[in-house]
Amino acid sequence: MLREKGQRFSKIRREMALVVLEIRRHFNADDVFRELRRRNVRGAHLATVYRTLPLLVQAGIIQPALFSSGERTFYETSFERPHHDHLICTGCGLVVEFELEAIERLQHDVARCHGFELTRHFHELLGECGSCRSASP
Amino acid sequence: MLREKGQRFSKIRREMALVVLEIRRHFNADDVFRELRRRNVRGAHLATVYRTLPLLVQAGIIQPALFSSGERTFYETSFERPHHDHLICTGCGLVVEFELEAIERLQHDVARCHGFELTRHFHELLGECGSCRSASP
DNA sequence: ATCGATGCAAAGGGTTTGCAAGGTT
DNA sequence: AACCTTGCAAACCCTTTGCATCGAT
Repeated sequence: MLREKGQRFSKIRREMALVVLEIRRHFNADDVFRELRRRNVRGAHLATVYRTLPLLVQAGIIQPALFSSGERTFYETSFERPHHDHLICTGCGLVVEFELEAIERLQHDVARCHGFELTRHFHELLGECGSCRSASP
Repeated sequence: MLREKGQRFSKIRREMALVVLEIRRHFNADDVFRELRRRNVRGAHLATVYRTLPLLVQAGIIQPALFSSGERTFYETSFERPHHDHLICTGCGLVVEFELEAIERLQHDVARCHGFELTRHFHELLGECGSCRSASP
């Protein structure tokens, strides 16, 4: 695999990379840990998962996500995926990804306005999805 | 004070409300706790602060903020303040508040597009401010 | 007098760390 | 062989909770 950003390449890291690349949803450390066990990666340890996740971020394979969802640190795959933000249903937890060029442009405008050079942004819209709205008046 | 949303009104709560209304910056539970001690509010306890913060949110006096900043739960005063989002310098931690009607409108458009009814949003722009940029090439 | 709020201490849960043992280069 | 990773367990930190007491209505 393509992840020599200065780190060594162990079996566990390989397995973790495979796992996160295959996960479609957003995940946290424990999700990865449980998936590793399910695959019988012998003795994969939760501490190792915690130690490796930041490396995968650095390598550009995953990125943090879903900040508004409270405590847990969530990630999503970033490798070969276009940029997007999230629309989250507060009723059922449904996550929809969206991307709007116009918003991106305005964000840069705002930053420039204040003398900032924009590097990242977190943008999450919370609301109620159609199904939840029709379910509860 | 104007905070009878169904809760009782104790001395500690009164003091806490005063503190958070006077704080200008973003703050966490411990900031409030230390400020209470500084003011010699006798024996104000950290557990009480943790218990009271959600009540102040419910009462519309404060609101959670700065989600991308990692672990700690931060708040800011919301009482009689217009809506705004944050532009944060990753170099020095400077926080600038901004508000752009156009972005707000686009957010609602996006939500509606996907059948969502928008209730809240988190929008944080991260970058480097002017001083930090000139300090480090 | 009743019911909720507080102090205290202890538990809780996710995350991090020190160290010895095992892998990678 | 040198150095990095891992497993393990213990430490950490912020936050929450149980319980007896104190305070508000």
